Amino acid sequence: MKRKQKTPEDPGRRIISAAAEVFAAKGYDGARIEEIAERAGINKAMLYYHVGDKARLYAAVLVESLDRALGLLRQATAGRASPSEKLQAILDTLAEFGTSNPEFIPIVMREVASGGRHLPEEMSLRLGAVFRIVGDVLSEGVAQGVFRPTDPLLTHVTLVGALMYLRATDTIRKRVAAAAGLPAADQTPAAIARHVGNLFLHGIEAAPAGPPARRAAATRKRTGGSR
Amino acid sequence: MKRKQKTPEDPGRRIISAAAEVFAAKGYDGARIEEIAERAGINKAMLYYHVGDKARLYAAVLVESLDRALGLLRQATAGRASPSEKLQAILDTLAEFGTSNPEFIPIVMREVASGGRHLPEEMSLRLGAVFRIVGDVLSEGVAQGVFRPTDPLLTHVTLVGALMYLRATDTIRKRVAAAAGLPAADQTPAAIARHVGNLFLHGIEAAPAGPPARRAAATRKRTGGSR
DNA sequence: GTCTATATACCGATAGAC
DNA sequence: GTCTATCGGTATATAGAC
Repeated sequence: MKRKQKTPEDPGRRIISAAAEVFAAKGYDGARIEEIAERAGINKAMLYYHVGDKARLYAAVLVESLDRALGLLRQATAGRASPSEKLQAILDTLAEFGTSNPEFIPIVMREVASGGRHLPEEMSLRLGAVFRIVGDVLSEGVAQGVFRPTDPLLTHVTLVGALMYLRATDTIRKRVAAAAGLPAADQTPAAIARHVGNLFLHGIEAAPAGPPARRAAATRKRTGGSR
Repeated sequence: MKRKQKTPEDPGRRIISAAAEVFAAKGYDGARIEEIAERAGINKAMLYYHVGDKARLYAAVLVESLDRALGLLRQATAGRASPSEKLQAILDTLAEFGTSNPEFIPIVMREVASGGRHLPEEMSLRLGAVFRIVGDVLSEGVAQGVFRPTDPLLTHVTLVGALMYLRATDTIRKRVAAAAGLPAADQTPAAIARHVGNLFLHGIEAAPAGPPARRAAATRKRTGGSR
């Protein structure tokens, strides 16, 4: 399916969008400029005319994606009251963003794997901003006594990393499960976000015997996926 | 530190080892055969003589790494008694393995990001074996009533993913922290494994102070796993 | 088994006509 | 602004001398 059609959208956006797809699928080195141009429905030379380098194009993709995610994260935490709710909202938002922007997580994962080889300077501040959002929720929870004190930076990375990893392994999980004869759960983004939230909020250890607290995770029932 | 010296080690191992380093740093497409050969201290043509393709070389790296990790994981769970201890042992082992084999995690992360693009068939069974180790510990814990029941495959991926992601972001974490004026914790592998284990076992929520059970639990559950 | 030299192909980037 | 043609560099892989 080649959408060579002249959509009225401006070339800049189409290029960024096409580049994101290809960079996500093939990585920086594996991505070919020509394929990006084709997917954007323009000529290769035109791509160089609009954006400069391959490096600049890649940087533009990163910045554009993260800025959108950042906006959604701010929005998600703004409306909620308790730190727990905010944390879950962050996970929901991230899972949803990763689904409607399938190129985002693979690009981030590759960047992490390479130790930030192609990461432009301007990204550090944005990543710091993401951390501040999550970090604020964590320290707010600790201040209110509802969260145990942990290293906020590590916890933030653990939480976000777990979620992204979980979504990124979607394809591989099914393949491995099929080959090894395991039951492969077909998980929606919302279900994955709930899984991570549940796991990290309450832990996996059973509550010490006393008032038996039955959690939602035990009963895997789909009760109206809100949002 | 270039070890161009003629170590008596057989060429096959040196090639695999050098290839792992370069694949980890540059990815499959970014890795150049010549650089691998140089690092192995041999000629480029000799590399093709010993191993065949670039693809075959990559597959050999994956299989060799995962087999070693698999052996260590089996060993780690064999000696422990309780499921919680086994789980922590798995995390410790993985963190340690990721440190003494710095190429392992980046390669896995890139593979995950690409949806297993270069993943050879033989890997699926091995990944299934890894899951079985972790999955067995989880279901054992559930059977004993010390773990809450969760989806074992998702929980396994969450656990392993969080740990690997945490280790993989080591470089980036410091960079972002420096640029954004955040405190950058310089974490040892053991500390990271403990952080994940702690978070994962007990959750982030503070233990309810006393008797008041905040969650209204209706059903009384049979405690003490049968059998 | 080891190396030099080379075939072949591709990719990023630009020149220049329109 | 848009395209064709092409340059220059480099990658994988092999042929073939030693």
